[in-house]
Amino acid sequence: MSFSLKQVRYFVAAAEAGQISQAAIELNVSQSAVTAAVKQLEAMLQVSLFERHSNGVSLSYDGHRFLQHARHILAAVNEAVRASQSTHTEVAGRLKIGVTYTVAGYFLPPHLARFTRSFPEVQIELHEAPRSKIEQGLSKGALDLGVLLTANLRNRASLESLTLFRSQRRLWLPVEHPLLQADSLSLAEVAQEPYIMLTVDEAGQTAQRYWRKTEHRPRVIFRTSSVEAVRSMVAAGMGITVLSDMVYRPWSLEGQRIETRSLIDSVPSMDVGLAWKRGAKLSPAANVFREFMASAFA
Amino acid sequence: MSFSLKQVRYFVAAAEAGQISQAAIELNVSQSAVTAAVKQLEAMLQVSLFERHSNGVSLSYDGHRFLQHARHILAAVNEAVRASQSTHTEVAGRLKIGVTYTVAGYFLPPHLARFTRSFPEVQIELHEAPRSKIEQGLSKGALDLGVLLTANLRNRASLESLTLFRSQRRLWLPVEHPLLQADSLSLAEVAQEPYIMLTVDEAGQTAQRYWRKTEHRPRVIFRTSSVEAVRSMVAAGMGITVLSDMVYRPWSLEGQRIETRSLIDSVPSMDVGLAWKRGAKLSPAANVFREFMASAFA
DNA sequence: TACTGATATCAAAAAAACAGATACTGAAGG
DNA sequence: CCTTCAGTATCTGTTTTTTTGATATCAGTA
Repeated sequence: MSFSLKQVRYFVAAAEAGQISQAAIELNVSQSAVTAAVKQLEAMLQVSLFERHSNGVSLSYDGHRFLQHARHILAAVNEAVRASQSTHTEVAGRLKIGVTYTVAGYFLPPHLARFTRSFPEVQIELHEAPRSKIEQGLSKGALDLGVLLTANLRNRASLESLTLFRSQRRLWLPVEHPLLQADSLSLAEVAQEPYIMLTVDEAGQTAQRYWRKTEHRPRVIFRTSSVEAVRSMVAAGMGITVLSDMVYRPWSLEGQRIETRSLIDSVPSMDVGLAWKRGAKLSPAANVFREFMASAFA
Repeated sequence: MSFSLKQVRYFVAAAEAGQISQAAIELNVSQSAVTAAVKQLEAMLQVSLFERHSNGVSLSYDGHRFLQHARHILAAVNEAVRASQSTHTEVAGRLKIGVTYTVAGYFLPPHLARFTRSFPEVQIELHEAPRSKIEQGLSKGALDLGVLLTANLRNRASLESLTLFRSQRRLWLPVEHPLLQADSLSLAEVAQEPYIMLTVDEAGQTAQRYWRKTEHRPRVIFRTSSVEAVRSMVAAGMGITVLSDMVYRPWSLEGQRIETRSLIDSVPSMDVGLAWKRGAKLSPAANVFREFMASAFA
């Protein structure tokens, strides 16, 4: 027929632990149970989810793809349980939300879908716009809430914000890059290499900010507003970059792997969060959205 | 621990069949297996999902809410299987989609979330706008695709469209309404009753169109652009209305039930679908979105 | 009151999952 | 080349869960 939730849970645990035996310990079951569950999943999907090594397992390409879906399945289950427990006082109303490009593409849609499922009576209007426009909209009352990179907020005097989650910025490298051997990496070393600069959503300005704190400058060989382009170029070995985990995917479009490494310099994280007009009395719908998002990242 | 997929499947089947024994037949298992699964679910969620009658079961309020989540879980599972089977040639690019109000609120978000999960490299820009603006945007090339009510399309000369799904328009009534007793219902009878008219997204014009075909006119006592307002007023017994199943929810905000009945008159269905510029060469991203949506409604 | 068509319950049978022991594998080190 | 180590794979008996089929129960209805 199809797989079971247990198999999905075991698979996710194994993927996260990187070792079947370790996952089994965390799950309080025997190693053979986890092995069997993964094998059943693989048999049913007719793909191989892991590459087996002598010191553990690592996700295959198909495994990586399935992991995304697996997490989604478990999130849907959690949401179903949560919604059943809580005695919903239904909230209705219209909600105008401004989002920036990155947020709209890499962050919001799954949460939005869960939200509308939990609060079907809230009508959401989504507006994609640059940060500055969203700040304007919030100040003028044209928007109820903004979902954006809270670190970039300018008009803090008239806007309140709540950071939901921080996504580390890391170095992205192609496989076989010499820097992968290094024990620790700093911006000084990155500055030696050709650099791909992402420009969308003020990524460029943000990058400037942390490079300025050093005496180094990146050797930018290409500027693009496309995350996919960055990924492809890094994978192809044209250069390296520093971007947040949120937009990271381990494989380029061409199926080439991209590696990441943390930097020892203090590179700020990418902070995604909500913003609204300071002192404004939020509508019930806006409030419930804020709480919904906050609880998702508690 | 938590429930199993099997329990969810059995529950959904029972909810759809309206009878546990019928669901069991469709599932090729015994009736007691379905009964047991549902009971386990109820025990775990600590809510009662069905109201048991002598001639079957009907969803309770909690059951209705859980059904939404249950469908989502199963959709996530299907999507995971589908994605694992198909050898994804990854598609990237930017995709500008125009949506109308109703579509944005009641239709698109879950599909969008699934799509971005399957095609993480496609950057979607969502623009909510009235139908006319979307048609303009498509014609001018400012938008790649529109998701809207295809029956309302004006500029058919320069736009192509694909209807994804049709949602029946039915009569909405409060519980205990006298018309609920009738064997069959027609607009003639509806015309006798106070009528709540929804105006958003050209719902008003559409309604006019099918009323005009009769010699009757609705006795409109209230016009509103808010679906929730319609629902509350119908539930409260202020009037009745004719709206599509897509926006139907069996419970008003206050927890009062709303009933539906089909009409014998030929009331057109609400057709949700895609539109794009006639003859335009769609980008790979747009093509894949179109196929993704089409396959979801195959 | 008996009948019909549904759900609930129960015990036995079947199926599935599990633990624990063992075999296997590849990398590292002498 | 052999051994060790740290992991995964496989096998078997046991336990747990699920399913079945028979039966009890219940609510309408003639």
